[in-house]
Amino acid sequence: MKNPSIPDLSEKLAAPLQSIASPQRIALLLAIGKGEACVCHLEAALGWRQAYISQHLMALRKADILQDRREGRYVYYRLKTASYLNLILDSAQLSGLSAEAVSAIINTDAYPSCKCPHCAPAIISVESLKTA
Amino acid sequence: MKNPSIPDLSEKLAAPLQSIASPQRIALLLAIGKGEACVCHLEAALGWRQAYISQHLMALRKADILQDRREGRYVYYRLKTASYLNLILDSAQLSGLSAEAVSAIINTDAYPSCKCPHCAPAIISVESLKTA
DNA sequence: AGCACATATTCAACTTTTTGAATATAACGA
DNA sequence: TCGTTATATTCAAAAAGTTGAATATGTGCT
Repeated sequence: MKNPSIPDLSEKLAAPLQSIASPQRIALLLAIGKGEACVCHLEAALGWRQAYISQHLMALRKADILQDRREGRYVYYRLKTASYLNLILDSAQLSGLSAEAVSAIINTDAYPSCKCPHCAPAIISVESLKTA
Repeated sequence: MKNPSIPDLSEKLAAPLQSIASPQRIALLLAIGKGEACVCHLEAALGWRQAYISQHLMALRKADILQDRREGRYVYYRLKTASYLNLILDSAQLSGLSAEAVSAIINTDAYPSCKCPHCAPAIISVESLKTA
């Protein structure tokens, strides 16, 4: 096709946007960020049910946005390309949020040790020590 | 709110993406581009029914993306900010399309004289002259 | 005023997406 | 092998978005 029409092009152009255009998917992408995260970490970070998270992760995997890697019982997810984060940062500007505010919340650790209660139960809060 | 949670932020971040994440909306944004376009022009450019176009334009107006200006019987639409085009260009990259291919199709005229049959019926094709 | 054209709106049918509940699979340890 | 933990999948109900048909409004012309 030498001269694709606008409707032709738009079809392809919309695909990436449609894949991530939902608060849930964006939340997942931010929580995973430039690093890697297991499902249990996402569970703690977002406060959602496990099955719910898995469903959205599955959708993002099918859209070829996420990549998964199994390590023992845990499955770690990461972005195939960080470009999607740029899309989100662009969107931040349009929603009146500063890129900084968003950047601050993006997970940046390459291999974060998961901090959710299940992954790292050894961490004891200062509060609990005081009462002891 | 000092420390907005990821789900809180995501809600706002998703809004601009959701507003434009459909082939139809993208097509309209490309056809309007950095310039201005009347509905009849869009009708000719995209080959859709008038009512259908108006519906999508209405949605984009409600999402605060488009601005309209009446001039006689015609209504001209333009983007409130060109930033949405950047979002589309970013998306182009992710869908494997070159930014150039997309740029080439974006309307850039500040005030294009609409070329659709209704707006500029005075233009006579070379073909029709030959047979005369 | 009456007609013609440009655009907008409403409403219902249809389609897609999202969400919740239940259940399945996979890996590890006892 | 059995129980437990981590994650995935399936299915149906609910919600949201899309589309088409009909109709309304607004403007200029005669």
